Amino acid sequence: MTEVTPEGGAERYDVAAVQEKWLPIWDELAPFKSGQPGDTRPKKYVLDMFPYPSGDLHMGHAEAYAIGDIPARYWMLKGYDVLHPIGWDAFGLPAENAAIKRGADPAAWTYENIATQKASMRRYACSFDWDRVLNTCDPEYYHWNQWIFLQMFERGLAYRKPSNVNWCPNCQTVLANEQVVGGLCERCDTAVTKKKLTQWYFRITDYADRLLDDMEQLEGQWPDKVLTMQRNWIGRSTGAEVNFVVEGRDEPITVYTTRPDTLFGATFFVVAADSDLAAELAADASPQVQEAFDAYLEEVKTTADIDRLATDRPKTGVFLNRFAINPVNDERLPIYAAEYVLSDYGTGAIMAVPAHDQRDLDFARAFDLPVRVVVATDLDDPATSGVATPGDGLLINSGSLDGLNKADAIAKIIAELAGNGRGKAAKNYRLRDWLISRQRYWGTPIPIIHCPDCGMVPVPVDQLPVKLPSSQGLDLSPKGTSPLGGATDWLNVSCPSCGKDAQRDTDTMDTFVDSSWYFLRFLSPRRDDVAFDVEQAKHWLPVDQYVGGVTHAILHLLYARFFNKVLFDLGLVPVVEPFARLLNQGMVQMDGSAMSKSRGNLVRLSDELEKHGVDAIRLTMIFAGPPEDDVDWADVSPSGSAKFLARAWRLSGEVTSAVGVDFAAGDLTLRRVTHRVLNDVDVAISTSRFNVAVARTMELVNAIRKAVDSGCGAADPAVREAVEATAIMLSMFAPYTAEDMWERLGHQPCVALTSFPTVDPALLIQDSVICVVQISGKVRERLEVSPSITADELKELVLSNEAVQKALDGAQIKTVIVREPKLVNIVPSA
RNA sequence: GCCCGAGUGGCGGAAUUGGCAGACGCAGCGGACUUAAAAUCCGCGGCCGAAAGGCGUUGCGGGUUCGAGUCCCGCCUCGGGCACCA
Repeated sequence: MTEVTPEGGAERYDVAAVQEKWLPIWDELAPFKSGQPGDTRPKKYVLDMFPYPSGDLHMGHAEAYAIGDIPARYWMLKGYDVLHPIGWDAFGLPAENAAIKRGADPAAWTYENIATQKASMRRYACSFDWDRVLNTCDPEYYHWNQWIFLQMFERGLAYRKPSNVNWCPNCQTVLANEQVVGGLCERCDTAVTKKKLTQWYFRITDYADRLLDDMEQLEGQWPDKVLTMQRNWIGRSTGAEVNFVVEGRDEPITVYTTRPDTLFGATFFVVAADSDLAAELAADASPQVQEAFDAYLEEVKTTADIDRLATDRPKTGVFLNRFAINPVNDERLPIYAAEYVLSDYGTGAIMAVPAHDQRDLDFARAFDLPVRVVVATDLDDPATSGVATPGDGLLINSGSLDGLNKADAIAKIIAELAGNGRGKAAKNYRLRDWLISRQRYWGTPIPIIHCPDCGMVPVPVDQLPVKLPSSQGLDLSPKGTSPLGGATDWLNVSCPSCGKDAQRDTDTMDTFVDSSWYFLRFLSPRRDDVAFDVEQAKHWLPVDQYVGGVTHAILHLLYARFFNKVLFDLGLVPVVEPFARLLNQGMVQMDGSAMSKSRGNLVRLSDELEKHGVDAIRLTMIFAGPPEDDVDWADVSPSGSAKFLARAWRLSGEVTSAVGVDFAAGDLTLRRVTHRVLNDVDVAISTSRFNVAVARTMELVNAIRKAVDSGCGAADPAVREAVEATAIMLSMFAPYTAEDMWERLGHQPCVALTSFPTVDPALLIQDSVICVVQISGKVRERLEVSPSITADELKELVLSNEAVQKALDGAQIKTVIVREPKLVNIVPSA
């Protein structure tokens, strides 16, 4: 594997041979088993977001897993028992689509891809504990999806309701709010429409406050961006609910408002056009109103969501010829139905205050409704300017509120409304309950049986898992109802409660259910009696470092946090937040844009690995920049990485001192570099500045080359110390090279199981430092001084320096700033 | 429209609390070795200058400071998130 050139020059580093050599040895040694009995080391749990088996691994995987491997290997070197698992997020539409397109069995297609990815993943040499692998499409896994579902069902956290849901006409299935991106289906970019359907939901809104408030714990540990996105998504607002009596209706209508202080400024009332309330109000009015309303509703319904997104859309609506009574002044407010009020936010009805809300003002101007200012500002009158004044000011035209500012008025009016039973303080959320049922085949069956007599009956837990029927003979093509409905033998069962003929629920769960708790299953993946071992959870949680793409900033991370809280309430997990630290790696691009076949800028990972080797690709990904930044493959140099690795590797063959030689006797200059680099790498890794860690390691390699060629020589113990340190540090980025170096240095495998060398603080202290002398902030001179020099000594030394005197040119000195030992700034008087 | 984040050489990027801007690498240029090339090793790399030396410089304009890539104010550009949420 090592060849010596004919002239006896530099050895050639045979990348392919080194990879082929170590792979079977590592398989044999299985160095990364975690949680072995009797292991007393402290724990760390490093988690990479698991892949979806869509084909072979791609460049994005290469970056993500190279990054995730660093903290795992770092903590191993630092003496921790590290849990670093991997598995496959294996349910989902692509398997089904492949089945429809090519007639493949979704299960066979999925397991084939998993086998391919698994083989690639092994070659990629991440420090995974291969004993813990799981696939979410295994019945042994989704069994526990069903179990958790039933726990939630029992507690009212899983429920079915009819609602206007997001519908993707292409995927022919419903979508959660989180899966609609800008009015388009997250998966296929088809414009999403609405459909009235009865669907399964998880009551995530029950946890809205905790999901929001517990983020305080994550401050500084998660990217701010992700925290902000989650906060916006939950969208908590505070205000009041106010009851309006409606003429000709027994029950008052409640509205939600964040501005109860502007109640005296309400001049009309609006209900969501697509709400039941609007339909009822129209029906109880005249036939003419009913007709106008029906026509309007039809128009609204045919407008796709994507068109409703335009903010400058003109306001439309229809007058219902009904009136609501303002509880604070008994004024009659005309009621309109309009699409700009949403049926699923608040109560689907609003009081309209056109002077202080732009949307209400736009509507008032379109329908020629009065505008009454109740908050005095120094801005133009909204009635004439067309610009609402939403800001603070003193209340006017508002009875008992006159003269108060916004905050005081809100407090006072809420107290008054609460006193006479006409309203109360209230909170509202943008977050909606999580729609989890899907009308597709390749997912977890919902463990519910529908009985004509007993209604919804949970499948008894001892009969779990409800296994998916074979896809053989099923029509998997999207048709708006679940393919499982066609599996007659599977579908028809007897009711667990009364024994009569009944049918299974035919929907399957959103695959985000699978990934919401996989980090728990990794703790005891082979247990067949529980979802996960509670004692193991106590030991391993929380996840110390979670690594994954920012694409999951809302969806997966919100859902997983929700699941964790539910399981916390069940007493099964010990922590409120599952992921203590989060790192979002960037994406891999080519020529400034995301790689894709259609763009023709796809770089195949397998080609790159073939050309440059695993280590060079990993190193390139890491060295390209900070882990959270995107990597443009056009800007980086895998061959440069390969060159560096070969340079480091060659050094391991040049060391002539023996294993165990006393480093203390080594060359001081090189030893100082070694220890400074070890120290810097340590700090850089623990602050996730992996690219800097690589740069420092390169500096060490350069220093060793110099020491061997023109310094202390290859036999000096300091050279062995430095090359060993290089191998150990490289094991985090380039495991094959590091392992081979380690062996050439005379050690047994595995370098990953050694420990990070201890930094000698004495070697971090220089025996002289360069002091910069500035005059008015400009560098004029550099002096070599002792690091322990005092301020007075330094000042005197500098001022008596000939070059400094010359530069000063006799100028009067105003002040001298001394920052010993590195800087002196002389300020001459002007 | 609202809310974040970022602008540093030809390129990717580095720079504790404000203290030598450009670490490390890529591409480029020059040299050594070689019959030659590859590989390897060494050096250069903002501008003027042969050199000594001088000048300039972190998107733009101001400010604070002995001193600003870093802090404050106002712009410009790019990227991301949200988008009728009452």
